[in-house]
Amino acid sequence: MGIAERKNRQKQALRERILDAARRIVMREGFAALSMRKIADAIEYSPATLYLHFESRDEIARALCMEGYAQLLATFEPLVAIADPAARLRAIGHAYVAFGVAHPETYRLIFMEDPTYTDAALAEAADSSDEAGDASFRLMVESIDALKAAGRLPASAEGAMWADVIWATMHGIVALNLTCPVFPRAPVDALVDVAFDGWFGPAKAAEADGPPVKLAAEPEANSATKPETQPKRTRAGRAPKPGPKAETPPA
Amino acid sequence: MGIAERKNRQKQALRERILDAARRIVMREGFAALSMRKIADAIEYSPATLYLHFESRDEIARALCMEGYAQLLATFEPLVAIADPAARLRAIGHAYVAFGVAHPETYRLIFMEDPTYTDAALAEAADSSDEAGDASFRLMVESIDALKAAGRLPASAEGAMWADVIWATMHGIVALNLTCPVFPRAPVDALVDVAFDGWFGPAKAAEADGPPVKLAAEPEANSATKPETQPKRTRAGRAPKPGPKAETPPA
DNA sequence: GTCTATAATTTGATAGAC
DNA sequence: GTCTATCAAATTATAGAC
Repeated sequence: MGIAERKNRQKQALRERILDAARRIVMREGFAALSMRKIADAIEYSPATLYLHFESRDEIARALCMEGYAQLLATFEPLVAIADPAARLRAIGHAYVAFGVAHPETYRLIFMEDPTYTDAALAEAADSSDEAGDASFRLMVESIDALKAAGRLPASAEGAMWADVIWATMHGIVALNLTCPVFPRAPVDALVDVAFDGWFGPAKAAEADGPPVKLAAEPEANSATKPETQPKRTRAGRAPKPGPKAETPPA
Repeated sequence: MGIAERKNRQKQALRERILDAARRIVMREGFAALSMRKIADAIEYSPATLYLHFESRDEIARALCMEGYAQLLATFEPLVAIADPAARLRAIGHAYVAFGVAHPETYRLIFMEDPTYTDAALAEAADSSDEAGDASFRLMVESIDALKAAGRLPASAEGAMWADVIWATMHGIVALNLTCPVFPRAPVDALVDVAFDGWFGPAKAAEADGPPVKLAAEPEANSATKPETQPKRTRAGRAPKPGPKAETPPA
């Protein structure tokens, strides 16, 4: 059955090329500028061919969301090694915000565009591996429970509620960074630290879990700068020309 | 000059009708569904007439943003009466989230759609009155400074940074509520309280400013329910029919 | 599998008659 | 001031030839 397999590989390969092209368009011009024609042009196929691999533009968008979300989760993976739960949570927060700032249009597509897209991204993570997706949420809740056990967080609220609050805060920092020109007045990383400092004290050792651990400065995430100018969001009809670049090349 | 004035009034009146119709469309079908034709149909004028009052669809959108933002700020006004700064801040947070949950599409238009829209909304507030807009931000910063003076908030961070963090958290709660199907796992008001409890202790009296003051339960904001189904966001071409209603009628 | 051609819409905005 | 008529795109998606 070598022939069938080769055909399958080729089909997969084209699928990847389609997604690659789509990803590039979204990153450079924003999701609103993503059209089947543009993708087709980019990969030098006819628009009709795309429909052999994807049912619709929406399905392509959902695939991009799943990819992007997986990429975000991958960012958290090294952070499980951080022993102190407070430092771990803080590092997750920094990584989350760094991702959003580094990939504004991708982030927007996943979390700010359409509920069904967000759903698709989250569902994939919960489905496929049981590991990546759920594990990262569990990582948060476990960190939170550890903090409560250590008396560094009020035990009154559920762990899941704390997870939601922390998520909302990180999302708010990223989202306002993307849509509000006057935000933030300070580097985003500083805001993250203010939030966490307020919740469970300034970054320093825990005293319940083990020996004091210095807060690991987040690995690669030091993007304190605002993203490049963002593409103007448009609809149909008389459309302005594609905006300037944004978002660093594929990771 | 009575005639000129009457004409002016008529012109203003039509302008208002246009905005009213636009607002209703946005609330019911989302901003993506707002088109000049639909507005024209709704007020029973021709599309061309709209351009006598507004330069473009964008200008209408910006006008809606300014209106909506003013409405949001108006929500804060009664809260200046709350003496305890912690309770005041908390009430502002609840009011903000309540507004976002009650007017999802309006909120989305102002804060989640296009940076230039957000800009327009914020600029209006800063321009026109020097009171409404800036005052509400000052109200936050002053509350924060009072808290720091009372030792209930770490003095390490700038007041403006705290304002940004609180804003981001409230925005994150509203925004995730609009885009993430699995959020929140608890009522939004509970999340707001968890955040504030974590920052400056559970809702109760302050001990530096004056006699103990009970936290005033937020006035009208008890909207813990999720907004109605949201309209599917679309573009041009083969469009699905308008979605179900959302957002309660004009306030 | 792939392409050509095109259907079926929808859009924002304007010219020019009245 | 207002309308009719229309321009000039741009879209998703499909039918059918090859």
